[in-house]
Amino acid sequence: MSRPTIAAVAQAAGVSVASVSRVLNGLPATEEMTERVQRVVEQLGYVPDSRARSLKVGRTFQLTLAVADVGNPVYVTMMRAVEEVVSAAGYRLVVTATGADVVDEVALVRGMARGYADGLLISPIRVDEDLVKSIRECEVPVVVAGNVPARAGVDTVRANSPKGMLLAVDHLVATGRTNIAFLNGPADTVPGTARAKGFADALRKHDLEPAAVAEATDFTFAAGRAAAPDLLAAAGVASVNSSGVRGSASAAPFDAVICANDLLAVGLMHELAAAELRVPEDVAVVGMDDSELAEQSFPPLTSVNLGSAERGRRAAELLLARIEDNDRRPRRIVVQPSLSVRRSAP
Amino acid sequence: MSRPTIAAVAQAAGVSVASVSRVLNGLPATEEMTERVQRVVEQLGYVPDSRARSLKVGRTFQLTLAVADVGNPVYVTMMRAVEEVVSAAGYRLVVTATGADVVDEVALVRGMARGYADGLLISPIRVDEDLVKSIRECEVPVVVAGNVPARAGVDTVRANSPKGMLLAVDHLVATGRTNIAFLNGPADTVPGTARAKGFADALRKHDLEPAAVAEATDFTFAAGRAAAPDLLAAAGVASVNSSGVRGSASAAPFDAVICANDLLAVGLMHELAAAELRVPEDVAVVGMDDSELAEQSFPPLTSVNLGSAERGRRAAELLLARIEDNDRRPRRIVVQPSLSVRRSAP
DNA sequence: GTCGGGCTTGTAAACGATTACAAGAACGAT
DNA sequence: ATCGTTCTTGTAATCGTTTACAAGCCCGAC
Repeated sequence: MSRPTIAAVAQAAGVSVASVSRVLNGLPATEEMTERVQRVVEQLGYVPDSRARSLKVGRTFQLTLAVADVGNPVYVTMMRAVEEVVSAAGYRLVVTATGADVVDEVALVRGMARGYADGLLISPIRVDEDLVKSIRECEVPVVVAGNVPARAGVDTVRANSPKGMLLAVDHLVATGRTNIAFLNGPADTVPGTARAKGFADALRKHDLEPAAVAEATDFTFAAGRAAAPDLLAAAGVASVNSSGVRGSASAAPFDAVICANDLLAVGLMHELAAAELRVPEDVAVVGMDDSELAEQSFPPLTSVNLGSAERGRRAAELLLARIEDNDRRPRRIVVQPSLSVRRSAP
Repeated sequence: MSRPTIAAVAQAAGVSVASVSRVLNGLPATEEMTERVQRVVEQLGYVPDSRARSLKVGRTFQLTLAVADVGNPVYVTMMRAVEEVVSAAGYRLVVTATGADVVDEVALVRGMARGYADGLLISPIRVDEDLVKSIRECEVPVVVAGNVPARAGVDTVRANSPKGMLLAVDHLVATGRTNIAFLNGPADTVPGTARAKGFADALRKHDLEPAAVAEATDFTFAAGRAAAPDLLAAAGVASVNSSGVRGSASAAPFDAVICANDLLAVGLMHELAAAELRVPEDVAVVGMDDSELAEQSFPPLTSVNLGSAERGRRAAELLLARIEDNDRRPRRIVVQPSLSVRRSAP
């Protein structure tokens, strides 16, 4: 026997389907009607079909969260925050991994027109004209956690990574590190460019030259390890190119490294250890994102907290608000960073 | 203007809605019809509404994956594997965190009757009669990644953690460690009991006594740190209680620890470092799950690979198969473990 | 020429809910 | 007693698809 429908309940209770629906949705009904319907519902184990309900009311009560990589702990943090807000509002969360590829993202945004979700929260790491266009034209509300041009016409919640970068450099300089290297992720990504610029600006503010810059192929642990030799090589060149009077007692070609995210930082630390460089004695390491991994790594990683949890929370709130009222003009929220100092750069 | 419906397409193309539907679903149609419909579809940007489609065909093409904690890297591994299988089959994945609470799990399983997903893949860490009952009665196919009684009548894919435990103990003994402690997660969970028993059996097989056993309050990093003092204290007692002739040169109360998962192991290693115990020189540490964290931790963690990726993959395949044909009798698959040897226990 | 069979296409009935509208009941005011 | 108002309940339309069934057409075989 199949699941009972609302008609079955109505028949068993000797009332109309409309009455059953009303009782179930808490619309006014007499005491007796309510009681009667509820007994039958209980008895038959009736559960309304959300497919049918979706079709009629035009809402699925599902929201989609699209991130590049579910293995990146920063997205775990964000996902937790989003899930909390979203489920409190009675929505389910569909989590999708887009990979780093912008065409997948575009396909996803276009696909939202199918109506399986009431809104989309996306955190794109590469942005092109196609993506902006598809976001602007998307049938359902979209909120971007990240940086996207204003002409996309959507709510955005982004981090202030230049400011975060400055916090990191300030801290390193204040603790006597002036020979600072930078391990970036792919420079053709949105966070990659933002962080590169932030690093350059922050160093300029302190009248410093970069000790070395390298670019990992991805924002992952493996890419961080793989890029470490590049960084060391780049430093070799840089130290020759600049001045010869670096008086560091250690053999390290730089005394600090800032990494574009925590995974890269942890990957790099492994390679530093392999090269017999001690963290933080020889090289201080600073990550970005302040994810759970920063706390778990050894030594615990000093990391720039770019407010992922808050970004997730606020993005989710914006999305819910926009679903209620799509006529509000787009808001662009910037979340301020802070620095979590741990042992890798005390 | 709102989204075009199939009726709008039919009208614009001068054909019937049935024809449009047929073309879209690849049913036989003449060359001309196909071409004509597709042009109009293109032109109007028509996208079929999956809500309506779901209602009619009784499928949502969504699958739910329920895990206890999205922050646990073992679930990330599993999720990746599941996602791969599922999306290749044209399904979307809804990821839900149940927390460690069994009542949430029961509510989730019951809620599946609403029909927002075509199947459920659940990895419960606590199991009670209610959960078994709700699984057995669930309207949609369920596959359990983990251990659940056969009377639940569902496909299961589980790890062989006793065997895994034995691999760990064998390795430790083979490398000269005989004073082995065990850091478990909560003993009232399914993996907790299985691992406790596995540990006891494995030691018995080698005629060894446990050097210490402690139980963390949760399968998390923080709980691992918090439980470390208990473990050290327990070892103190244990070493007095057994024999005084342990000839270890180090001050460590045990020369190896097996942890019920990687997060606990990493948490413990932090505390061991704080207690000035070196890993692996003074204490070898073995984790379980062989998640990404094992590779990322420092020193890299020797870990029992319980086949999370394979479990995820096979569970997803079983679920898809059962959706196609719900009359197959339940299968119970056991995935065999292996040991990934890294520096924490070389 | 007619008939039957195979294709293609259209009409209309589902799917299972919500909800606009109408009808009936109850009740107080005149 | 009658009328109007308010409240409750039922009937039926609707959401946007898919699909069973029927009808129309073309073509070859008798």
